[in-house]
Amino acid sequence: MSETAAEVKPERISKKQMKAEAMKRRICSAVVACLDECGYAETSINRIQERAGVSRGALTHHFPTKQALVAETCMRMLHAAMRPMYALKDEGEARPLPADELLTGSWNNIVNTPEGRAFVEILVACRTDRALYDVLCEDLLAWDAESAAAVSAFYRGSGADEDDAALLWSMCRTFFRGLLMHERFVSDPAYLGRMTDRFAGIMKAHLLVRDHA
Amino acid sequence: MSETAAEVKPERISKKQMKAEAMKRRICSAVVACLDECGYAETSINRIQERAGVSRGALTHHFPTKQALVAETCMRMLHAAMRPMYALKDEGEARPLPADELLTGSWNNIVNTPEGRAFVEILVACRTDRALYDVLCEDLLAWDAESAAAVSAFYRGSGADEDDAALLWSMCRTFFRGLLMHERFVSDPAYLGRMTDRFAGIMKAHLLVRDHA
DNA sequence: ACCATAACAGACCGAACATTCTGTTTCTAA
DNA sequence: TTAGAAACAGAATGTTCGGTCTGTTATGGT
Repeated sequence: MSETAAEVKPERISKKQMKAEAMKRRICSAVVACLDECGYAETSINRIQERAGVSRGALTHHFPTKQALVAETCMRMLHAAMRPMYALKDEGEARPLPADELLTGSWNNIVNTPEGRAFVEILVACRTDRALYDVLCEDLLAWDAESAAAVSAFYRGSGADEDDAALLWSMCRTFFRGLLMHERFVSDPAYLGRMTDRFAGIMKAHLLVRDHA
Repeated sequence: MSETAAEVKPERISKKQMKAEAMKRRICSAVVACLDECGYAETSINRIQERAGVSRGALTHHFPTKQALVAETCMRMLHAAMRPMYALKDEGEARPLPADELLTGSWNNIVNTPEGRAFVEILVACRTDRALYDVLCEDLLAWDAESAAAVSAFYRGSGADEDDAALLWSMCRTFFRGLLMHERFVSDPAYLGRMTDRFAGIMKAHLLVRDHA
């Protein structure tokens, strides 16, 4: 009886939980900043602790290992990145953007951000860190599928396959990830804009807004 | 007089230089393998030394710092990756491949290889390692320009700009780099092939073989 | 009011890190 | 033939790493 009552009550957010959540957010923000600015190799626990301005005890209390810390940071980023899609879905029958606008918007507001760059650092680390990969793989695949489904709901591909839109969308995100690591090696910063514009222009002809008959 | 004579003589490859070069190649090969299999963060000098089967003294003698080791490894990879282009140029009037074949070939034979993956690890590290970036930036930009020029000689872009082919080629390599870090997160390995084929098919319509009138 | 526990603080630890160093062997130019 | 330098070999060094451990404070159920 008391159990079910406790489960039903949603206002059960104690001051303890608030503080813990605030601390976790603070730490994960520092992880994102460190990954973005220092890269995965130089993102040590000491650096994170210094950046977040918290004690070692606080860090290890909430995240027993470095891997758990990176994993939770990644999950929070994924969740934050999905929020615009949920909002889009909830808005109901708002007509989707043309693909080129979708792409330039994604690049500017999601990928080419501290979170986007931190996410790429984690992805690259996953390639060779089996343990981190095992922790994140399932959720990353689910996130991928969710993202693909959201796009498929509003767009269709120019190809024959039913899931061509999902394939094209996956290609777009792949391109953007590659673009992040190219960023430092363009002589002119405007060149990045030329690449995104050219890419978006090409993709516009293949990723088409679905007619809602 | 003796100086100029020494410069002219090309057969001046002493046994010492041979051994040194062999040792350097051996070490750099181990670096490539470590970067590919363990990632930049886990590529320590100890691991390289163990992998190459050489002593610590040999390593530090030829490469005083880790940075010098990674930099030289990178330069050797760049040089090796350019060799097919030189060969292409030397072959004279052989007609170039259609763009889609060029792309799938590049992916299978250059990018999706241990060297290609190691190169991406270095690129990602350069994003946040200023010292490594400073060492490699100039050569990487030159390599980029050389690569673009080689493609521009045989292909033209569908866009208005004169250097559209170079832009498209840069986009292709960007896509492939992004694809490398996506590799582990596709449920079906054949999906990677679908992505490269779809991408090559789209790009074929924009990266056109130049008519040699 | 009280005490079990979560939330924090910071010292501590062995391992691994990159680098420096002192020797020993091998080659080569004079 | 022989100094001298290059090519190794491997021990030593001080730092930083991730993780553990022992305390102290704040919170909340009873």
